[in-house]
This record gives sequence, C-alpha cells and structure tokens, in this order.
Amino acid sequence: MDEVGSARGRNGTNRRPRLEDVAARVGVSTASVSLVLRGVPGPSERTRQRVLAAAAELGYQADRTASLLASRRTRLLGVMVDIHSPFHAELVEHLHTAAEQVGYDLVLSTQTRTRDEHTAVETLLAFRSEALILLGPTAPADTLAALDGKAPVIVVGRRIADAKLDVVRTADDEGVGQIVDHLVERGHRAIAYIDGGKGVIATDRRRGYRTAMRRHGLDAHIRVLHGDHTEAAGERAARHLLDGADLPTAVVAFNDQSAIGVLAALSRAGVDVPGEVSVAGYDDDTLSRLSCFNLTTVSQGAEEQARYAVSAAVERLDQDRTEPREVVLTPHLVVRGTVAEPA
Amino acid sequence: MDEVGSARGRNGTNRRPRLEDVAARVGVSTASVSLVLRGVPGPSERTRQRVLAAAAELGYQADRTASLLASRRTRLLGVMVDIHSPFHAELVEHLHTAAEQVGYDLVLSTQTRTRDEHTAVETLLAFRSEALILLGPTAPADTLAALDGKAPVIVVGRRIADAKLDVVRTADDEGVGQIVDHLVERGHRAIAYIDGGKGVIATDRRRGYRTAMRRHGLDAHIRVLHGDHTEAAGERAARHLLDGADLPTAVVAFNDQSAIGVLAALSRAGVDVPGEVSVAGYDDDTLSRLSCFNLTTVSQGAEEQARYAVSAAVERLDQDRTEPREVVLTPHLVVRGTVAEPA
DNA sequence: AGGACAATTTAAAGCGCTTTAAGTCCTGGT
DNA sequence: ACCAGGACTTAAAGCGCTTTAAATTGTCCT
Repeated sequence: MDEVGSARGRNGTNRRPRLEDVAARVGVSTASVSLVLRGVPGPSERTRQRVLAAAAELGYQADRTASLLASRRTRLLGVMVDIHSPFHAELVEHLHTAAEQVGYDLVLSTQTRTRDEHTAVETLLAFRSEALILLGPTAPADTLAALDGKAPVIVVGRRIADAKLDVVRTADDEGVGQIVDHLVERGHRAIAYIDGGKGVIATDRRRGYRTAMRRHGLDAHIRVLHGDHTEAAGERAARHLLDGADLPTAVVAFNDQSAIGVLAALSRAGVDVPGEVSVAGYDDDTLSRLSCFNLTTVSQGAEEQARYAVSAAVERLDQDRTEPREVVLTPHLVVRGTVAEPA
Repeated sequence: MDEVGSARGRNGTNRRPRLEDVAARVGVSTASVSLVLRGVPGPSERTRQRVLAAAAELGYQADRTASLLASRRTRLLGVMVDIHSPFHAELVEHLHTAAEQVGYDLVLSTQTRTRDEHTAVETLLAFRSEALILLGPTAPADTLAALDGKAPVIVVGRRIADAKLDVVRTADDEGVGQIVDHLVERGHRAIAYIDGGKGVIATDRRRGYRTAMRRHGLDAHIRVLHGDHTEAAGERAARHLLDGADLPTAVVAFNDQSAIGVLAALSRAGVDVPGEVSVAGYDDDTLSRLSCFNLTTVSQGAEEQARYAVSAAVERLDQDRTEPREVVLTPHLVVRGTVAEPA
C-alpha cells in the first residue's frame, strides 16, 4: 500500500529491518513479534497492535530464507514450467491462487533450451520445495519415480505408464472423442485426423479419434495423416488432402497449432472454412481464440488441473496420503466458428 | 510396507543429507566440506576428492536457504515477469544464461490477473534477491524509485521519465522509423499507422512514425488511427480504412497482435497482402513467425536486452556503480512476407 | 634438534527467524 | 492472605550453512 521509501545508503548502513529491530522499537521480545506477525494466537491485543504498527513504520518484511530455515516446514511448492508455453502460463496462474488458498507459496523454475529439466528441478529442491509440481515433464517415468523419493512429485498433463506417483491430466482420448461426436452430430462422416507424432499424448488422441469413429460406425472413414505438433505439419497434411481425390468434410488436428496450419493451407487453396470443410483443433490455445481463426477446439481446463495438482500436493504433505493417485479430468469442447454442417 | 524410493512421510525419518553427514562420512569438519563444495581454494587435493566422492554417494545437495542465510550475499537476481508474455519468456531464457555466466541465479515471480506487481516484487525481496529485474513494469516511476531503495532495480523494456534507476530498453521510435524507411524504400508513400493507446511505449512508437514520415517529406500522408495492443483494435482500424475512400498502400501497426487483426480484416475483405496493401507489425512475436502470417516486423533483441540487464545488476552489486544508467538498444527490422512494392 | 613459516584443517560464532519450555503477572476462589 | 490457573511474554536452542580466527600439521632451514 504505502511505498515509504526508506532512504537507502543515508548513512551507509542499509540493513533491511529485522525482527529484532521491530522488537526493540516496541520493547518486546522477538518471539512476540514473530508470533504477532504470523498471526499465531497468544499475544495480547495491545501488543499485537503496537507490533503491527512498528512493523509497518519500519517497512519490515520477513526474510523468507530465514523463516524457511527456522521452521521445519517451508510451505513451498516447486513448480517446473516451460516458460514458452501459454498453457503452462495459465496453469501457473491458477496454481498461484490454489496454493494461496491452502497457505502454500510457489517457487518457479523453468527449463529452456539451455537449461534442462534436471537443473530446473534441482533448483526447486535447493529452495526446499516440499513437493514438486511438474508441468508436462519429458523425463522417463523411472527418473520421475526416483525424484519422488526426495519430495512428492505431481505430474501434470502427462500420462505415466504405471504410476507410482501422482498424476493430474485430462483424458485426451475422450477430448478427441467429443470433437468427433460434435462433428458427427452436425452430419459429418468423412472426418480425417492429423496425427501428432510419437508422444504419449499423441497416442492417446489418435486412439480417441479411432475409437470414436468406430463407435459411430464410421470405420470406413478412418483416415490418419502423418503430422506433429507444428503448424507446418498441419499445412503439409492439408495440402496432401487437397491433392488427393476425396477431400474430407471435416479435419481434426492433434492440436491448435496444427489446426492453424490446416486453416492456412485451406484458405490459400480457396477452400471455405467452415463452408466446405470444417476444422477442429485441441488445447484451446490463445491462438485459437483469435478472431481471425476462431477455432473450434477442446479446452484442458487449466484451472481444474491446477486445483487438483495443489490438493494432491497438500494431501501428500499434510494428510499423509502415500498411495499414488491419478486424476483424469474430462476436457470440454469449445465451440467456435470453424465447424458447420457439411456442404 | 514396501515403499518406492526411501521411506519418506511426515515423521521426517528420511532427512536429506546435510553438510554434517558428508563431513562425518569423510571424517573431516563441516568447514572443510563447505570449502570443497564451493570450490574455495584451501583444502588439499586428497580431502577434495574424498569430499566430492562422499557428497556424490550421499546425493548431497546444498540447502539453498541455509546457504543464503549464512552468506551475506545471496547471488540471487529477482525477476518479475508476466508469465503470459511470449516476449518475457524469451527474455527469461536469456537472463538465465547471462546470469549463470556471472555466477548469479534467478528467482522468478509473476504477476497475474489476481496477483499484482507489488505482491510479485515482495516475493522476490522475501527471497533476498540482491537486485530486481522488472520486465515491463506498469507501476508509476516514483513507486519504482522507492523500490530502488531496497534493492537495485533494473527496468527492462520501458522508458522511465527521469530515471533514478537503471533502464534497459530498445528505441521504440527508431524501430518504427526503420519500418517506415523500409516501406518508403519499397516505394510506399501513403503509410498509415495504427496507434497503441496511451502507454509510454505507444507514445514512443507513434512519435517514431511521425518523425520518420516527416523525414521523408511525407507530412501530408501522416495518418494515425486509434487503437490499442489487441488484435480486435487492429481489425477495427483496418475496417475503418476499408470503409474510407483512400486505402493506404501500407499499414504499420503498434504491435504484432494489432497487425494480425489488420491482416484478418483485409483478408476477409478480399484485399491481397502484400499485393494491394503492405502490413508491418512490431515485436517479432511468436505469432508473427507463423507461416500463415509471415509478418514483417521489428525485433526487440531479447538476448541483448537480457545481457545488458544482468550486467547492469552486476555493476550495481559488484562494482558499486551508483549513478543510474539507461541503455537504449537499436531494434532491428525483420523482413518477412507482408511488405512489397505498392501496386 | 629447534624454530619459522606455509599449508591445511577446524572450532565457533553467526545469518534472521521459529519454537518451546520456562517464566511473569494477573485474576479469583478459599 | 495464599495459591491455583489462565493469559502473556520471553529466554534460549536450534534450522543448515558460511566464514574467520585460531589450531594443527608438515616442511625446510640453520
């Protein structure tokens, strides 16, 4: 609130105020000040008021490192993110609020091209995170399991073979299934799918497509095109479709980026979307919301995943849950403008 | 009974190894171990080897909070980012490497819709960051100046009125100037500009446009349309241009998002880009690189800014520089596919 | 052999906070 | 009066590491 700028370097001594300074000012012990500042019941109302006043005057702010060190607990959740991912950004946002509600704080660490997952996690541990929330880790399952020996690990967004650790993710197959259902309801039958490569997630989504098509008795229309997670892949696949004889009435892409590649290729070829061909993506990326795309897609529910991840951590830390748990959430369709009845 | 990894649980049976444990294992004092592990000269080669071996065996990892507390120095740079910004993501990536090279580490804190700048900065300070690197802060100049009283503040990407603190930014006016030059070279004269609202940055870019136009003797063609930083604004402005009598041959937008709105509107109206109208953005967003946009834009040089920000911090911390410094970098044009000779 | 000096090693004092056992000071009941 | 018991308050012992002064060892002269 009040930005009282205490002159730094006025007399060279520029120590930030310590607990002791507040205590001295009020004339009580540091113990009392600590108690008051943390809201622990005990100190009298009079002391409380005076301490709070003094702390405010001095602009006192607890030194986190000292607090962490002194208390066995740090109430810190380490979060590993890919700072380039918009989806992670959203997750972090919700993790912050979820953590705050249960009295935990977040420490962030990011992997980049030059900074691998290992380093990121070490940093988290070095700050004494009590649990690790890993967003879309790529490390092998046993590496993650080993990590779980040091602190509870919660993996978000990725399936782990036979998980000995907590996992929070959405049912990717189901999400793609929903898209197919949506398209079928609108009257589509020739629905092609552009694959996402060889990851766990891609496998699930592909299976979701196949299963849904069969469920609708459209086995004959199953058509999976090679691709990956990039826009370029979507474009390539779309061109392949355009070159072929039978253009499907709808195309489902592995993710939004790929779908956008499809849109670009179709638009360049003069094919109207959704007039001639319907297109759907996956992830509900920031991109997909842009009005120039307005892509029908599937949302992974960042907020829900964040909430579950935090409560998984809390259950591990505060409620001695020991058996691993996998939370699989249902993604939900986001209907926008790239799907219509087939021509 | 059989637990994966080591038995953990809240009873704290499985303490992570401490300096003392390593020392005991080798049969030396904790002091020696500390010295070895930090690479301080002193310990003999024999001790060094044995300590390193023991540390590795135990999987020892220093407890950062304790280290930070014990040493006056934390060698920690606090970085405030907007986790939703792709540009910030890039900056962070480069900040990491730059900091590492000079032996500093980063602690990240993000502002979100529910978490304001103030909170983010407090967190940074609570972890005893020695300097604060603020990416695109929105707080008023005097608030930032007050902050500088607690720790050196380095503002990245934004101009500060009469700065008492360090600033690293690019010359926004110059960047827009480069775009205008580029367009003029290609033969454009009727170049419109879509404004970015009322921020400091927007002001600079607008001025850059005006100045460049005058420099080329195109005063008569100066045309600034109302807008902001969103795609919607770009779309709106473009429609306004389309409705008017005289469509310019080129449009420069405040940023890439706005430019993409322009592209969308033009494409919808059947106007060919760059055949009929050239379009340019600003920021070199991830978006602008998408092949379906392939937008000609201006790059802010994230890496360079990051390097300067870190060295500004280091100069403050290790070389007691006290007088503020402003580093203004030259942005550079990124020529892609949305600019061509006027029809 | 004795001692000066360099090379190692270590004891011990914190860093700023939390936490707990041990006060201190009241109250009211007997 | 006197004491039990409640309401506060505080002294003091760490948390796991760094750091410095002092102690130890070894080396090399004279």
